[in-house]
Amino acid sequence: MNIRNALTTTENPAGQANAKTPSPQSHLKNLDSLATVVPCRRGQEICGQGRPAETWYCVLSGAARRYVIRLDGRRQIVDLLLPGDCFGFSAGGDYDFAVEAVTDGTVVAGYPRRRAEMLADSDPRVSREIRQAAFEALSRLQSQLLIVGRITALEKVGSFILEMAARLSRASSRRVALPVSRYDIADYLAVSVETVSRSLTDLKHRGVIRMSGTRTLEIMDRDALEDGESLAHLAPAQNAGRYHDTAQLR
Amino acid sequence: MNIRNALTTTENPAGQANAKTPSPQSHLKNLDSLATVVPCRRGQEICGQGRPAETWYCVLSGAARRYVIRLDGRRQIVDLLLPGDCFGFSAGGDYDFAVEAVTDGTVVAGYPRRRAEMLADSDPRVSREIRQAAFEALSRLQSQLLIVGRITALEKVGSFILEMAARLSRASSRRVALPVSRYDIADYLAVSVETVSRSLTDLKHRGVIRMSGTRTLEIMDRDALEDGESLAHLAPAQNAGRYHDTAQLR
DNA sequence: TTGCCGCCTTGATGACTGTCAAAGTCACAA
DNA sequence: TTGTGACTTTGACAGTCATCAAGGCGGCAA
Repeated sequence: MNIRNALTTTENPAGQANAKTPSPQSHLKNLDSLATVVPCRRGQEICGQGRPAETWYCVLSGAARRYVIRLDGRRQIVDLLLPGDCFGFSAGGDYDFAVEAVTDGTVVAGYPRRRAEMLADSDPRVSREIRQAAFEALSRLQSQLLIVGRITALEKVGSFILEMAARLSRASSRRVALPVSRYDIADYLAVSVETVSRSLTDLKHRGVIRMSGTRTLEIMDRDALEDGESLAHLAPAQNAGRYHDTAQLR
Repeated sequence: MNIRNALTTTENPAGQANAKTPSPQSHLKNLDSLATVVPCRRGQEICGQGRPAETWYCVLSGAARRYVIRLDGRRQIVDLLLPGDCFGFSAGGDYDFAVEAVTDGTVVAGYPRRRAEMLADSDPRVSREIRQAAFEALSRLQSQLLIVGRITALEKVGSFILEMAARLSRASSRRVALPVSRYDIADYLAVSVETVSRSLTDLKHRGVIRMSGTRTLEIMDRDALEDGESLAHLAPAQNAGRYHDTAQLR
């Protein structure tokens, strides 16, 4: 399969994720020559935790989840990968995470690290492209940290929806097709599935979102999702900023 | 001030962070020619959120915190920077975070991004060094996400201690000098200060750690901190892995 | 149609943690 | 010594969430 084709053919058998082809903004184009295109079935493992980090990847279509299994058996998803997102970067010699395809239509491009690095050495464009991809991964991770760091589950789910809305649709449409199950959302947000479900129900009852089926929703009140504070049942946080009296400066 | 001096002179007026000079493993050496060494006072801002991302930085000594202020006034620390750690990477044109020095002895090296990129274009060693620094930032962020994603505060605080122990001391000594206040820990873990304090007290009472002063502790029972499960008051999680029955695969 | 299997939702309950309040500790300066 | 300010700890209480337990829903195959 040609990599260009893989990109333009972006088409999602699961019928969920990216109907609109969120235009792989990253996709290491200057590395095309090294790319191996791999179509994946749902649940198929792409990277294994602990295995040597010999390949960098880029999602061409579909979706993938990067995750870690904790000692207690819990799974923590540490990145949701959509078309254009790169992964497989590791500071050490081995992957310290696993990655698997979420849906059947998922296609990724793999780039042998060694050869990619050599190419980067000789071609600044490649080098910059990889750097940019790493910076974007950094940015995604920071976003996730900010979401997971929120106080209530309602806020977490709310900001998750906004994040997905921003990443899935080029225009900020109100319609969002969640690419993942409640379980995945739960493990991404580090809360229980039940809580995710309840939060969604809650948002629905408040008229903040509207659902059509379990995976598609429409944002009715963006502001409510945005500040999160308006989602609080109670008072409007008169003590916000308390932490900083002493923490922020000095 | 010479950059080499800054590095070897690493000495901490606050007397906390890195008595043992955790050997800046990163530190963009091949970029020394561009470096501007900046000594900072505690609380001094190094990067401002929203300002153009024109400089990359590396901590030479002391410590810094990278953070974001939320709409509700809360602060979320999204990276703790110790000697050798680089920051200032941004996918967009502006910093989407702020960074400030934690202690008085903090010294950072600043590298003009534009010029650094040009140098990277012509020198693969520079390019690799920057890439490596970005990968390390990625790794730190993933670690933090895993810590923040834990269930109980006791586990969060426990793994925070382990993380600090690993990053502060070259050998895995049992002695840890926390470089930051309880407030900083709280904002790093996304819990309240009170909870951090209580967790620490709890760990102390259980004999897992021993404290000398408020900022220095000794790890007495590493295993207890490690699995975190043994910290649970109750049953040994017979239902661990529940999520994955359906979530992990298919 | 029936049954099965993922996945999603809802209830009940207790534990955990954020919040509010207040007091304790420490370093430093007057 | 006394005072101040930053930081830390402890207590009380209510709200949120993980957990345990059932059902519900929808697609697919027999």
